[in-house]
Amino acid sequence: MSRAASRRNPTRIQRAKTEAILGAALDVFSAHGFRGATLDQIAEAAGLSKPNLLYYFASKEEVHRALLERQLDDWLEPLRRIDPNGDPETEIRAYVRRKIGMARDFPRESRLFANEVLQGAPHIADVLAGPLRALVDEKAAALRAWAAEGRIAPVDPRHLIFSIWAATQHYADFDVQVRAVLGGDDPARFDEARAFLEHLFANALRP
Amino acid sequence: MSRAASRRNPTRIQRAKTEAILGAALDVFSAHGFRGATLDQIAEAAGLSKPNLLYYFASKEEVHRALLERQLDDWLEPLRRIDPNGDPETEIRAYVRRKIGMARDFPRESRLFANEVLQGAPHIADVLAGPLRALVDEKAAALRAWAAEGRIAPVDPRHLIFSIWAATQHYADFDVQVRAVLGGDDPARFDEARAFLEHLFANALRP
DNA sequence: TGTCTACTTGACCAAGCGGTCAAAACCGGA
DNA sequence: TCCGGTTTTGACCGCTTGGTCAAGTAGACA
Repeated sequence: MSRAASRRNPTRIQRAKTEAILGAALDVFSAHGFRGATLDQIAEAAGLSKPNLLYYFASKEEVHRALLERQLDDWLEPLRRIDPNGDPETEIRAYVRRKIGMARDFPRESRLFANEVLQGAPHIADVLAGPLRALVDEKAAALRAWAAEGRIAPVDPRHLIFSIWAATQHYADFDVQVRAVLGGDDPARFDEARAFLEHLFANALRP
Repeated sequence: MSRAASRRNPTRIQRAKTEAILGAALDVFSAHGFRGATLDQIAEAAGLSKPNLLYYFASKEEVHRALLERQLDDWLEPLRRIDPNGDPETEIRAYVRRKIGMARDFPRESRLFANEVLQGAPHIADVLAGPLRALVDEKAAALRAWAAEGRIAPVDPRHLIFSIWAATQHYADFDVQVRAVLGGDDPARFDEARAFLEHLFANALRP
């Protein structure tokens, strides 16, 4: 068996190397997109040679696929944590906080998915139409129930979710633009954004 | 003079060809990003040969630059049209409508800029820090004046503008995801989005 | 009609790219 | 110490890509 990645019991070396590769790949893919990234860049960032990288992953696509797969669950976790039994305003404020926190702490992950979706999501189309859609539908039902009980304003819950995604991820995906407009890169922008967005969504949703 | 693009009085042919090239470039660059686009794709879409394309534009970068430049004014027009002397809620609702309309009618332009900014805005960094920032500052001052007069809630106007950008452009830039989640591509999604976003921003800003 | 210029093209080039391969180096266990 | 498998690498390949160039074709205008 020559292809390390397909082993059942990876050795310590294999785990360390694949980890290094995926870490480097996150850097490179998020910064340049799939097409713009090169195996040489990833290999160098990971501290090994290109053939060596290809010993662990069969192809560039394979690295990309593995990376997206590994990040997906973490990426959707904030939405998953919305509690249908919680207080609507508290839950939505907390969701906004979690998302703006991810934009601050995991901008590379955000840009990785932004690049992928912008290019038409060629590698995760099935995820969008499957698990993602199911999760959104589930949470949308909860929001609709809140609306039916008169606990939030009667808005389209799916567009509400889109807005929260868009407004929060904006601070990661379009960071250069945000910094250019604000002038400088004072990290306080994330707190300002959090305050504004909490206000925006809480106020708009009060019944 | 061999380089057509640098002529002062472009002939009919020159105008038609450069127009065709920029139109094709908008298609290709918006779909694949700068790095992902190829001159052959653009040339074929424009209906001419690659060397012929390079007769009109000196390089791939030059095509991209000209394209961005030509689109920039139109792209910022909706923001420019916010009237400091108008009624706050009316103005903001109208701005949201204009922006969601652009996402519906000019998704390629939106994705062109999204790609550029996502890659770190290497070709328009000066525009962001210059004209864009100036325009935002100008409109932010108007919004701040409204807030001082108690006509809208006292929010950070720049983050308000970011939110409107993000929430509206989302429907162009992440269209695949939106369609996957909503299921199908019913154009009614733009009307739903417009209704939701008008509600969102109008309600949140009422003093 | 001829002539000058604008336009167009096929053939070509060098660099960069993803990927292959055979051989070498490494390493744990007997 | 030798042995078998794992890991690493330099050299290489074929393809794509941005860009060049010399030679040709087509228009404008006298």
